[in-house]
Amino acid sequence: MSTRLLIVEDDENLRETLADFLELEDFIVEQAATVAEAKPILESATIDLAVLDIMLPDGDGYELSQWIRNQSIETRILMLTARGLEKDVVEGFESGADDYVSKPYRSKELLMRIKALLRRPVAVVETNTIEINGRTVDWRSMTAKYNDDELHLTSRAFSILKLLLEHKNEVLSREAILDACWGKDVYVDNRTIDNFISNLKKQFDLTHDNSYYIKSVRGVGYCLMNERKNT
Amino acid sequence: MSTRLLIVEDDENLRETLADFLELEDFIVEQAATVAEAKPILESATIDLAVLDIMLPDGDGYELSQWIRNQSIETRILMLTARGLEKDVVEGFESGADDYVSKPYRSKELLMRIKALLRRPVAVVETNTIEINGRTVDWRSMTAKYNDDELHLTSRAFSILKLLLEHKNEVLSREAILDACWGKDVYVDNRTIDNFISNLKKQFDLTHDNSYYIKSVRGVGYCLMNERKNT
DNA sequence: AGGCTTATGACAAACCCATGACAATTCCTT
DNA sequence: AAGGAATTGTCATGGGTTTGTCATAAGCCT
Repeated sequence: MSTRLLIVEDDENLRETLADFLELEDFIVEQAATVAEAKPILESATIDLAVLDIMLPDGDGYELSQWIRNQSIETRILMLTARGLEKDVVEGFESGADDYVSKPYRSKELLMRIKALLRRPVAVVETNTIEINGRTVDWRSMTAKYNDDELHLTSRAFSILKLLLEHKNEVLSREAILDACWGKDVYVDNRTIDNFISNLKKQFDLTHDNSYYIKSVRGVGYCLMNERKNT
Repeated sequence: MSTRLLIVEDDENLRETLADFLELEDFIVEQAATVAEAKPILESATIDLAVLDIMLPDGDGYELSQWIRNQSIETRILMLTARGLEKDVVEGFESGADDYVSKPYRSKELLMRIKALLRRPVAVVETNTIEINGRTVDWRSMTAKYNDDELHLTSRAFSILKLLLEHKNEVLSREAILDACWGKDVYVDNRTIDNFISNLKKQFDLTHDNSYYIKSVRGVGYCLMNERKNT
């Protein structure tokens, strides 16, 4: 797993020195001297971290940083610049930078800052939890909680609950539930489902005066209702 | 959504000043003057970012930072300290910090750095050692200790423990565990896994009344549970 | 061979969950 | 509107499956 860095800096001497140093640390280093050169490299979406100088021949680092964020390009941004006044630093962060280092930089410190940024995920973590009548359901760990006490749900109960949620506000016949949660060629009494539904109702309080509730449709099956409330 | 910060700093004057400043920015600010005071607050797992001083009456910020990472407490760490030599900065990052600011700090810059850290998800740090229910596991040396006596763990036990940790709070089927720890084309009885799990449970006391515990999911597999906050 | 790791078998314990029973509800017929 | 039939809610239970754990055999590396 190789990590790709991009250095945007117009002073060739400085850029090469830094690139050499970082390559020794096993990074793959791309280089750009201008904003125009940098953009296509960033658009290739393979850069894990970009080191930006402020003053560039055809623009400045703040604009480039903002451009990166506006494009939703997923990369970390470290500003490396001679301007160390507080207002410069603040402007750097405001343009979307993750870190700001003033020149002359101390190479070991810069390396540590780069590594610290790379430790942090770029993407936002997706949530695997859903809330039903105040209970929190976590599909990954197959747990459900109501104010810190765990509800007891078996894997079959989970699969039924999931099916109902995937088809909320839609009536599901007992046959459909059986097919989906037990399998097509399994021979089980329909009444078994009623027990699971009863259990779910009890644990999640799926009664009519809650925002989620289960409606039973006589002769057909069940329907998980979710009325959205007026806000 | 309120963001909670923790300031660990023994100089009361400085701490209060910083706290007031950050409260004006709508953060909820907790305070601690010592390592001993800080730990229980961090363990409550509600701190989004901790500002650590280095010199504390009963320890130092580096140790506290390492402790946070070893405990797998999910928080960002910003070191704020009078020691600005490069080796101090490097040591700060090596102990797991996400940012390092030297005193005297510039308040607007500090604020921007705090916000920059909060913009991103919490860092994933691979530490050499991790703590599970009071046992210390060292991945490099493949050893585990409980108050100075070594636990006996075989390499296969280690690989299963590691897999469970990498997927904590996620149910792993026996097949998935086999594929990951034995290999795709190895045919081993599923019950073998149960024995290793049983052994791990015994050695690490992975019972339900501990912060780490193994949940068995009937018909599916196992899940290493570890309390975490909902985001 | 010998020590250590790992796989398997065996047995008890725990746990689902499918089913039946009965009460409660709904629907339909009259 | 009332009675009856069908359907659903829910509890209790037994059987069968799955899991916890110990004991033992099979590999495996020196």
